[in-house]
Amino acid sequence: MSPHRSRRRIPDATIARLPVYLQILAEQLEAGVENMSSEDLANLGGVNAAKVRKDLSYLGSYGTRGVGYEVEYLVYQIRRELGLDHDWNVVIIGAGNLGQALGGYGGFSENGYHIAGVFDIDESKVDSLVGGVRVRHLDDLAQVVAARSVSIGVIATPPAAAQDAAERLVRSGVTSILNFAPVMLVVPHGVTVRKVDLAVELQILSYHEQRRVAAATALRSVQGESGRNVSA
Amino acid sequence: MSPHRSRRRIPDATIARLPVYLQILAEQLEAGVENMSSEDLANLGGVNAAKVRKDLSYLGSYGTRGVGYEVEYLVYQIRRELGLDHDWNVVIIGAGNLGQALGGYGGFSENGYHIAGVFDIDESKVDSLVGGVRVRHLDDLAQVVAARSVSIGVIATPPAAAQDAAERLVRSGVTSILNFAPVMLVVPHGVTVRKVDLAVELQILSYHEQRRVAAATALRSVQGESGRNVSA
DNA sequence: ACGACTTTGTGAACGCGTGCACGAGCGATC
DNA sequence: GATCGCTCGTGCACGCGTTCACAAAGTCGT
Repeated sequence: MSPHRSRRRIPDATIARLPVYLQILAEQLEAGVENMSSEDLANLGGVNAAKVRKDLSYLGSYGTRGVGYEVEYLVYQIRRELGLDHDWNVVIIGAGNLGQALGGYGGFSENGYHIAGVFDIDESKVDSLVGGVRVRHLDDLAQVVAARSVSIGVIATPPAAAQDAAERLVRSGVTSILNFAPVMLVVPHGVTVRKVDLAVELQILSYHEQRRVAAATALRSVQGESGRNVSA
Repeated sequence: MSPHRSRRRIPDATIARLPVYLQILAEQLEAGVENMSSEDLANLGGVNAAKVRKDLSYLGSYGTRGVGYEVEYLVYQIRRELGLDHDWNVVIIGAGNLGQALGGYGGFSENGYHIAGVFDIDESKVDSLVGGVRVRHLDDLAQVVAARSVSIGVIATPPAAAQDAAERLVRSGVTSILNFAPVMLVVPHGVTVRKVDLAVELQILSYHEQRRVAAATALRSVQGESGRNVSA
């Protein structure tokens, strides 16, 4: 049997942190650091050391007690677990502002992601260049996905077009979607969707901001009220 | 006392869902829908109906039993809770690919967010136009933040410049930061940071993708192994 | 070779968020 | 105005993830 393949189911929360660890480890490796303890990693990653150890333990016992983790080997293991030991072809749907920014984003290829195509339904955008890639018509999607075995699609369309884009991706055989449009996509079981919504992020921030203001005015106002507990 | 101000501490998970509900409710309001049940909202939002009710109950009892929630009133309440009852000025640091896309992003102003300035440290980018806003030098940041009482900053710089950008924002008085750079920002207590990392999202997707492939090959291979439970 | 020190890996307790189940309340209907 | 049906609000149990605490296991110095 293969020596170490998904020994247990790794929690989603851990999966979400592995890329962060990887980023830090790769940086340190570049800087010539050979070993790191879980506490070093925790400090740089802004998390608890025990959490780091537990997270890494899901990959297997790759640390050395009394020493820490060998940076290079750990980088290798995390990359393997995340599927970064080979390249991925990615298609981008939507050649608007965001699509163009994504196309021109350099750090894309850094981890082995290649832009296999940028697509738009707007004829006027077809054939224009985005990040060195010629924009193709959305109708060509299936062909490109099949030809270059694309498995990840990025939706950077206006909200109204997102569901259609998702359906085209799924029909073409794409099983992982990164959705930047502020809509809930409906996809068949077995397709993974992650949503990144700028509006949501801003609104979460302004909630906290508004809360700070409210707390400040509460303090400034008459102190007649009973002691409300204002957490920092 | 003020009738309904932060009755309890609202869980972060709930806060993260409120913008989604708001989005859906605003859409339905536009479409002329006057009342919605928690189940309607749950279906459109892709969540559990009980969760919707519990989330909304943190805002107060704004539903009517037997009927549901009045869309317009609920929109008003959520917007108030999220601090969207007044406008927010936002600064963007970094006029590269992403900064430009954000500057040109229309849906920004939709919820009352105004771009008070785009800043860059690169002289060659200063004075260029991004989304109708003239790019200013980063040294002018403090002045703009003070003059227009900016409280939210967006970091769209290269990783190496992000920490410096954060420190300048904090020194200028900004207390909420949306960070697109793939680095952990170190900020003083009391400053809220949210990180959006494209690389992390892609890696989470490729993890699941890789897992699917592994499961498929496992099935295809010799069945000598004991029945491993492959969750769909 | 041995003891002191360091750091991992993990069992166990805790806390938070999710989902169920049901009582409470409101509108509609007769 | 009483009954019926629908939907909210919420107490409660469950499960997942975080954190603590500690034994196991390795290194380093003498």
